[in-house]
Amino acid sequence: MLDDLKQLEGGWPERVILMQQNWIGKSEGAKVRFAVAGAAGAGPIEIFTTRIDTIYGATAIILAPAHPLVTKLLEGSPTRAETEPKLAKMRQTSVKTEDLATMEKEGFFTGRYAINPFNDEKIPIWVGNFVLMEYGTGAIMAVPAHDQRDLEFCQKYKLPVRVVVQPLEGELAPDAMDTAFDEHMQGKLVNSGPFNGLSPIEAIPKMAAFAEQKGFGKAETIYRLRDWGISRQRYWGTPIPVIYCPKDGMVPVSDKDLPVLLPPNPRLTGEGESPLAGTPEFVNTTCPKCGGPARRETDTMDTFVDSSWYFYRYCDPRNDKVPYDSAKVAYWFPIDQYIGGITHAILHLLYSRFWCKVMRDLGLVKHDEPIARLFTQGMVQKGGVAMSKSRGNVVGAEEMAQKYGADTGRLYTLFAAPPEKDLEWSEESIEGSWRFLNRVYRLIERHANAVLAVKDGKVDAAAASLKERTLLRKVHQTLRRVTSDFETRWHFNSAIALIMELTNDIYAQEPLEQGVRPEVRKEVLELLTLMLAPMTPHLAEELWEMMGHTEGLWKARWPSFNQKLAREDEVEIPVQVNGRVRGKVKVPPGSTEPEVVRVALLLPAVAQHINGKRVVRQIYVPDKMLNLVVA
RNA sequence: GCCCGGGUGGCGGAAUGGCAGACGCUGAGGACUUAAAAUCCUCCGGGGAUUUUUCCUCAUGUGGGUUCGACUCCCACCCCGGGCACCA
Repeated sequence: MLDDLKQLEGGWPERVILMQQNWIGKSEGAKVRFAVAGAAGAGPIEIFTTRIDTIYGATAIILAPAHPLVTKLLEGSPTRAETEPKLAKMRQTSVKTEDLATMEKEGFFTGRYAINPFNDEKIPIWVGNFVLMEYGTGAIMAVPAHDQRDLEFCQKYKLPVRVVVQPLEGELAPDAMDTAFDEHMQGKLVNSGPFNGLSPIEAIPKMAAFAEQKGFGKAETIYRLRDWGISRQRYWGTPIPVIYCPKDGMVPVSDKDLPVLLPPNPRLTGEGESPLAGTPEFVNTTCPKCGGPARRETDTMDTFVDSSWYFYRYCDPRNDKVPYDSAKVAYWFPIDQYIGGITHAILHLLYSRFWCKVMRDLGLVKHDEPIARLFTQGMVQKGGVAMSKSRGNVVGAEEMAQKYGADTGRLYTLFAAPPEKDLEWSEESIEGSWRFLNRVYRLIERHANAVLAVKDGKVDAAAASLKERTLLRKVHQTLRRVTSDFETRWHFNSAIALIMELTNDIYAQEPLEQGVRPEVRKEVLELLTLMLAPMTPHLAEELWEMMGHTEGLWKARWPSFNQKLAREDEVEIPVQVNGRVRGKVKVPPGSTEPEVVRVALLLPAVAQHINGKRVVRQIYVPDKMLNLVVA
């Protein structure tokens, strides 16, 4: 899963890839076994370290309170009487993950010693609250000179500090350290027997190999990622198709009896075991093997199981034989574009990737990754609280639909922020979207009859009046830019801004009855409606019908813009002198540099700023910009 | 501590090295109305000059750099948000 993240680069947001990388948490290091001195039956203790090169500097072994060896070590220990209560307290204190980082380091000496296999040194075995049973082996070697946490712990409990890596410049004083020296890229090993003089980078593989050769350790890679326990004590979930028989043990439900369905009338008490356990007609069954009485598994699967592969079914939703036809999935997959909240960055999207690997290994799918491109859209917030499935609607959708209609809500969410950004809901701003849609409605309502009367929709552009040309140009320019905002950039907010601008421009040309033929009005208003349709489908459908269409707009294709009509008669080019705008000239598009310069020099403001100085350079970006550099 | 984002008017935001502030919200003034709602029109970053017109100047977190030209690219710093976190 880690390696295949590379396949997602470019298609997935970088931060999601990084979050998954961190979550998987690959860590390369070594495991080393320390024998326990004198205690029969206890040990050895296996520790995990990424810095085996510092092992000569280990001055203690520290175990997690939950480590299984702790109890054994304490048995018959001289200090048992005082340490056992401490252990009990440590095990009892439930530590919140958030507090871990700031929590005071606590520990106690077990009274036992371990033998460092590298130098046969006897070092004390401690128990420390900062060592986690869930990570690595639940036991560490404390190297105070080269690990900040170990340094703090050892200084607190007066354990010795021994420097085993000296920096290339300066020398560390073990008794006066307040910051551990943990740079592994630089330094030379000291006090490390045969490994003296090596750099940590050289020493790490050598010392791991040495440990393996001597049989007390080896290089190993561990992961932070934990097992996924998929069972839940819930009703809503997929039943786990397993039967427990007193004679045959755990037996899978036979294929012909799949799927196992949830009982329709569960007793939901909110107490005790899974709701299914309280439903005898579900629980009691017969063993598929021996036919004798047996019980069903009553836990259900985590809903993440379903969300990890539901999308395959979309390729073949009516298949009643198998979940999907492989050929269909092979055709459609991987998913070209997946859209979801950033909240799914690790759980759902990691499980889905995992599930895909399992299916691939079972031969059920052919691809390595289920989702080629991922877009994480922002969340709607109100007062900093995100609107989501788990938190609920912070904005009343019903209420809003009642007041403004669903289309206004859609338009507003798209308009107020770019799609990848979180959006702070504003009751005031939504009014603007509502007003805009009303403006569009009134406009089309006003011209509906004229448009309806148009028989032949063909627009004769050559015969267009000035007013008509202005309108046609604007609408095709808008269409060109909206198309690009939709297709290549997903900038719905700026696309809407363009459509608003177009609407404003059409209003500015009112009354259209004067000088704008009905077929031109039809063209302009239909394109306006088509552009709005993806965002306000209900309204657009109604407007479409008002303009005489009997077939639904949803069947219409996205229009293509007319290059010729979109072209400007003249372009306004800012004229800069030394990079500052001093005037503007209007020229036909495609004018040559000398032509533009000639007109530009006629501008009084430009002439004034040149003021006798020599133009040493001129930069002309066709139809965009002219910059005259004077010295 | 490590790793990512992001800082533009009163607010949401626009500007893919080429006129900073499009579009919208808020606010102010006006038209229509007996009145209100709705609608329509005008203005709306700071400072300065100016009689209207208009012009100059500063301004995209701060300071440098690259460039004819920087919100945009590069370097350093500050602040905010997010992810992971005694991970050995």
